[in-house]
Amino acid sequence: MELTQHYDPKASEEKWQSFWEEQGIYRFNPKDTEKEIYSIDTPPPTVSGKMHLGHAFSYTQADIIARFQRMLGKNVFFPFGTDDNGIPTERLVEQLKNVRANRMERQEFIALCLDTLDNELRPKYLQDWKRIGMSCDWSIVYSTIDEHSRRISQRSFIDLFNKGRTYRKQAPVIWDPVLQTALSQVELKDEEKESTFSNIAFKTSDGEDVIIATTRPELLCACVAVFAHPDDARYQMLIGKELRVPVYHFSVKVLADKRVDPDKGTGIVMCCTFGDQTDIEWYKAFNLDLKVALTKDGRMTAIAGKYHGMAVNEARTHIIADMQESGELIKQERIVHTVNVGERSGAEIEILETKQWFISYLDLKDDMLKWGKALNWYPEHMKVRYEHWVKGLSWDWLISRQRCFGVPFPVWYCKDCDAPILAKEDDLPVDPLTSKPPIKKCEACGCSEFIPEQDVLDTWATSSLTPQIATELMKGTPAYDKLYPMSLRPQAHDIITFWLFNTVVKSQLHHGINPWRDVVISGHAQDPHRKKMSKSKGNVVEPQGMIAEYSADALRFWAAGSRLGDDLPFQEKDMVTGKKFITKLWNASKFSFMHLKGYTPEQPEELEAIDKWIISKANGLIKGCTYSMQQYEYARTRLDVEAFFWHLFCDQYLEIVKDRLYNPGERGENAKASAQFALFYTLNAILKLIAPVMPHITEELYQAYFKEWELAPSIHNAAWPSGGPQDEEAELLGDFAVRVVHEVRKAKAQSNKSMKDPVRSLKLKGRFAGILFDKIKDDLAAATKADTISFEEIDEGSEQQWDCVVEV
RNA sequence: GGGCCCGUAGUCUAACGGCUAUGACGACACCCUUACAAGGUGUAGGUUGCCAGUUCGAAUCUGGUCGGGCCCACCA
Repeated sequence: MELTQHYDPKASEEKWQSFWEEQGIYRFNPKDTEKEIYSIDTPPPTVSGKMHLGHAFSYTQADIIARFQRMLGKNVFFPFGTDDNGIPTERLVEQLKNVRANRMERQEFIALCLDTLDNELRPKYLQDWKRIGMSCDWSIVYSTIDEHSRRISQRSFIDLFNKGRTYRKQAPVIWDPVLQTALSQVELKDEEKESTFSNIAFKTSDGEDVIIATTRPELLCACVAVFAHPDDARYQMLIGKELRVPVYHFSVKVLADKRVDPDKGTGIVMCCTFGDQTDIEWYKAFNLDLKVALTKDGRMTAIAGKYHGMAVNEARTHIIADMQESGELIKQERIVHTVNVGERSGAEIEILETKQWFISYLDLKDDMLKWGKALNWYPEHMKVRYEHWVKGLSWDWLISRQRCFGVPFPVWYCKDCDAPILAKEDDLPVDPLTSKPPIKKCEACGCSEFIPEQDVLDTWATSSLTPQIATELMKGTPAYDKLYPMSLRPQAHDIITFWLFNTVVKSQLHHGINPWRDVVISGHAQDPHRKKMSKSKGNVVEPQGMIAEYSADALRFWAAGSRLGDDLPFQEKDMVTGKKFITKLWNASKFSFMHLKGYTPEQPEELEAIDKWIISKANGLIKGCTYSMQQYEYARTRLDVEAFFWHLFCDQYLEIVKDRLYNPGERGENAKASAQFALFYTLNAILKLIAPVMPHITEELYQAYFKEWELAPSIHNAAWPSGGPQDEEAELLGDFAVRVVHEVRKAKAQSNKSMKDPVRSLKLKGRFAGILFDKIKDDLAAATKADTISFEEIDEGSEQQWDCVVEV
C-alpha cells in the first residue's frame, strides 16, 4: 500500500485507538493458562477532572513496559482503576456542585458523589488516558468506591480484626477542624504562616516571673506542665517546683526533658494537651493530665473561661489583649514559621483526643524490611527510601475518618458494652447505617440494641488493596490462580513510603506474600527550569494541549526520554523532536514501501555486503534493546532506536542502497532483491522496537504494509524481533564504506557542491583485502558519484588504519 | 536538620575507570539529491557545578561544598 504525502497524527491516532478497543487488541485472556502471564498493578490515579503531565509521564512509562511484554508473547493483565473515594472526591464534588457535605443529608451527599463520578467525572477522565494510548484492557476497570472494592476493603478490615491487627482506642490524633476528621501525617502539608511569638509571665510561689514564649496563648487553659532542659542552668532550680499559669491562676509543675531546645524562645516551654506533637509525647511519657481546650470544630471549650465558644484565632486575640492589660504579656514578636495544614482543607491542624480505629504494625519492622528486600527494585536505590521509612515509623496506622464518602466500617457497637460487632463476609459490602448487624443479641452482655459505626475507612485503607481488587475481577476464570502476586508495580518515587508501603503491608498481613515481584519507580515531570510543577506557581503544562498540537506519540517519545527514576524537565521543543521523528518514520517507510511493491519477503541466496552490514547492525540493535527493555530501561531503547534509525538506516544505508533499488537494470535484479530483503528486515525491526514508545505511527505503518506478512492483527500483538547473528566482516566493510561516504560528503560540502555532483577520483586504503573491497565498490561508486575508485591494502606492520583522498 | 537521587556546549541528553566526551534542539555556511526543506551535508560551540583526594589515567571512584528534585523530621 502506498502512503500519502503527509501523515495526519490526529486522525490516525484516534482511528487506531478505536481499532484497538473494538478489536480487543489489549484483551487479557483469562482462559489461557499456557502463556506466561504478566500482570501490572498501576496505582489508580485520583479522579481530579483532568490527567496532568506527571500522570502522562509516569503512565506512559508503565504502558511501554506493558506493550513490550505483550510483544514477547505474554498474556498481559493490565487493568485500569480510578481512586475516587474519600476526602479528595468529597472536596471536588463540593466545589463542582457548590454544596457542603455536612449541611446535607448524608445519604443524599453520597448519592450526589456517586452520580457525579459515574456520569461526569470518570468517563471524561478515562478519555484522557485512552488518548495517550494506554494499552490497558478497558473491559477490566475498577473504582475504589465501587461495590467490588468496598467488599474487598471491608473484608480486609474484618480479616485484620480477626488477626488482632486492628484496635479502637481513645487517643490523641491529628485533627482537621474544618473537615472535622482525624487525618494521618501524609494528608498534611507545610505552609509558611505569619504568627506572633508572645512572651508571657508565669509566676513562682515566691512571686518571681518566669517568661515563657508561645505562639498559642489561647491554650493556656489546657496547660498541664512546663518543661525545661535538664542541663539548662537558667532553669535548673525550678525543676520540680510549681508555676502559676497567667490568666487562669492554676499551678503546674516544671519538669525536665531533653526534647526542650534551650535556644528556642526563652528556652522553657509550656505543655498543653495538645498544642503540638511533642505535647503528645510528653503527655504519654510523663502520664500528664488531659485538658480539652478545643471542640471538634475548633472552638474553645468551657475550661477556657471567658473565651468559651470563641474560635481559636478570636480567643488568641482576646487573651493577648487581656494579658497586655494585666501586665502578664511581656513582649510580642512577629515571626514566620512553618505550620502543618490539612492538604485538602488548608486548615491549621489541631490535636484532639478522640476514639479511632488503628492498625498496629510497629512490631513488624524487621519483617517489613525483609519484605522490602524481597522485591526487585528498579532502580535498585529506591529501596533505600522504603527502608528509611520503615525504620522511622513511630505511629500505628490510623484508618478511621469522620467523613461520609468512603468505604464504611462494617461494624456496629453494642449499646451497653460497646463491643464491636462485625458484618459477616457473605453480606459484604454493607453500610451499617442502612443495614442491621448479623446478630440479634450481644454475645458479651445480651443487649439487643446496636449503634452503627459512622466513620468511614481512610482512602489508603482501600487503595492499598489494588492488587487484590484488580486480580479478583478475574475470580472464577482459569487464569485467576496465576495472577497473584502480580508481576509489576509501576509508580513514581513520591508514593513509595505510603502507597507502596501500605500495599506491601496489607498483602503480607492478609496472604503472607508480597503483592508484586518487580517494582519500577519513575521520576517526575518538571517545568523547563527543573522546578516542580504546581498550580500555585502557574507553571503547569496540560498534556491535552500538547497531544492536540504534537500528537500522543510525540508526548510519549518525550516521556520515554528519562532514565528510570530520574526527573525530566518538560520543554515544548522536545515535542518537536518527537514530531519530527514521526515524520521521518513516515517518509522512510514511504520510500521503503515504494521499493517493496510486489516483493515477497524471502532471503536471497547471497546478500550484498552493505545489506549484510545493516542487517548485522540491526541484529546488534535488537539484542541491545531486548536487554534494556527487560531491565525496564525504556529510555535506552528509545535512544538506541532513534540513533540507529535516523543515522545508520536513513542517512547512510538508504542513501547507499538507493541506486540499486532504482536501477536494477544496471545493477542487476539480484542486487535489488538483496536490498529489498534488508529493507524489509530492518524497517520491520525498527518499527517493532519503537512500537511500545510510539504505538500509533508504528501501527499505521504496520497496517499499511507489514501486516500482510506478519499476520498478527496489530503490531502490538506481533512478535518482538528475535534478531540474528552479527557479521564481523560485513560490519568491517560497511563501517569503512560509511567513513568513505562521510569524507566525500565533507569534501563536497567544503567546496559548496551539491551531493549529487560527481567525484573525479577516490583513492582509498584499508586494512583488508582488495577482494573484500570489491564487494562494496559498486555501492560506494553509486553513493559518492565517483568516476574512478582505487583501493590499496595497508600492510600489517603499518600504523595507518585507513586513508581516503577525494578529488571533487 | 536527616535520607535518596540529579548536576555534562545556550537548552535537553549519552558515555563497562581508558581512543579527539555522544546525539538532538538552537546558531552559522552550503546543498531544491526521483522518501523527507518538518530534509541533507558540514562548521562552530565543553575547565563534565565547584574544591580536594585515590589512580599511570576520573564525567565516571572517595570526601567536602554549592544548586535542583522527592521523601522525612522539626515547627514552644
